[in-house]
Amino acid sequence: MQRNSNISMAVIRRLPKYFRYLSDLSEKGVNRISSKELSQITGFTASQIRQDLNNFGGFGQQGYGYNVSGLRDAIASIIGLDKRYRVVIAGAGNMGSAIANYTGFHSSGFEVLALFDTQEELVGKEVGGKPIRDIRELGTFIDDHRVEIIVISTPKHAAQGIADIAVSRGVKGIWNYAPVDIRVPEDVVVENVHLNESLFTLSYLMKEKENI
Amino acid sequence: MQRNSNISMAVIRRLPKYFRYLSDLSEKGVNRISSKELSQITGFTASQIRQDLNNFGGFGQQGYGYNVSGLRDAIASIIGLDKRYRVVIAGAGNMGSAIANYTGFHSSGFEVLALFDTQEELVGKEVGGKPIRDIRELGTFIDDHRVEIIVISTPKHAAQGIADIAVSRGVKGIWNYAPVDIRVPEDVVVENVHLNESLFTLSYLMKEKENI
DNA sequence: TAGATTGTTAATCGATTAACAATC
DNA sequence: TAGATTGTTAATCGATTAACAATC
Repeated sequence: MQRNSNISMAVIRRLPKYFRYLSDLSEKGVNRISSKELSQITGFTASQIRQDLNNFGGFGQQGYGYNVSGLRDAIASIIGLDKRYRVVIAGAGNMGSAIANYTGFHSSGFEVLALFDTQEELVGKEVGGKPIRDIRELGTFIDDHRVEIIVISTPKHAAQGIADIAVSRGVKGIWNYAPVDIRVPEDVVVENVHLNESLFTLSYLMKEKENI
Repeated sequence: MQRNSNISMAVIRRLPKYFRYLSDLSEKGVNRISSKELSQITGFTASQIRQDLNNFGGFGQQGYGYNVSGLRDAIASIIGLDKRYRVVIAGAGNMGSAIANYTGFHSSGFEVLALFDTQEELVGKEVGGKPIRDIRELGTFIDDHRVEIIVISTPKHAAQGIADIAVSRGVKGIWNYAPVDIRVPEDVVVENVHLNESLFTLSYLMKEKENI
């Protein structure tokens, strides 16, 4: 992945975690937290937490700590959760359907407009209240609705072709569930969800534990 | 996560990638590859590839490179893909069903025996040919079938309780889709799939690209 | 004010990359 | 043998942790 900023991927991948922990704390009614307390909750060191946050600004106050909801909102804004994104899903199989049905994404600002599939018998049906359309309509649909993100949950052989169409129509983000590396121009971001790799890592770690 | 070996997580998470690239190459009929060529395919440096592999043994041959299928099989064995695992899925919602329906896991040695849910109207049905059972039967089922891995695709409030039951019956691996940190004894491995965090990372990276 | 805790610089640690002798 | 490429040691780079002055 090409990066253009000085924020490291390690820090970036902790941001959603901070957001989650702070959201949980806020829901519990906690108003204030120190980096030391947050360290106990998250397992990150207090030092790392302060370093991470100070990449984006001075959100704390000496002698006091951080305001929980204030920090949560600041991180939400850094992540871009105050925006709305228009999303389509390519591949209306099991995984595509599960994503379409998941309401949590909608409440975070990700609006699924439609799914697309090659299978004739799926076209015209609905998943999670969203229509399944013919994959051949993908390009014009992206144009018409100014779609920003495409989820690729197709078989792997179809993934690059779908990505090429989407990118040519202006999609800027790809959430890729297919077990392939998708090649895109450098102004497009690909985030991979490789479930096989995750499961294999579990297998390795279990094997390692056994052998001790 | 607690680690007991000297292999770093960075290396471990690359193993499934090596396996995937080598499998693809083998399917294409490629017999032999050098670390330099593999570097071009994977994007890792040749030096890193050699370092990574030499954590586990000397699989190459000077002047020649690596035998593709031999290396693939060696890595499969390191990951533990030559084993079979008995798996159950807790939570037969969209994500649980998608996992149950995914045949790729079965062919890698992960055998889903059953799903479990609290919802009365789901119990007795099937998903991907696997029965959905009452969550109250989870403990005895794990005992009876010597289940090794549990997939947790329940709402987050239920995750820790399910994990506790599973661990008390001897489950050694948890593949966790719930957006919480699950606490387990140190002989149990938890591998998290936090889709929200992945999507939020995509959002951040898109926002970052925009602002350049 | 005194105590607490941040923001930030400096030190350490670990991972990646480079270099090269070994060897097929 | 000569050429190629590994395995492995050494150098570099980057991320994490420690320390502490600033300040609320």
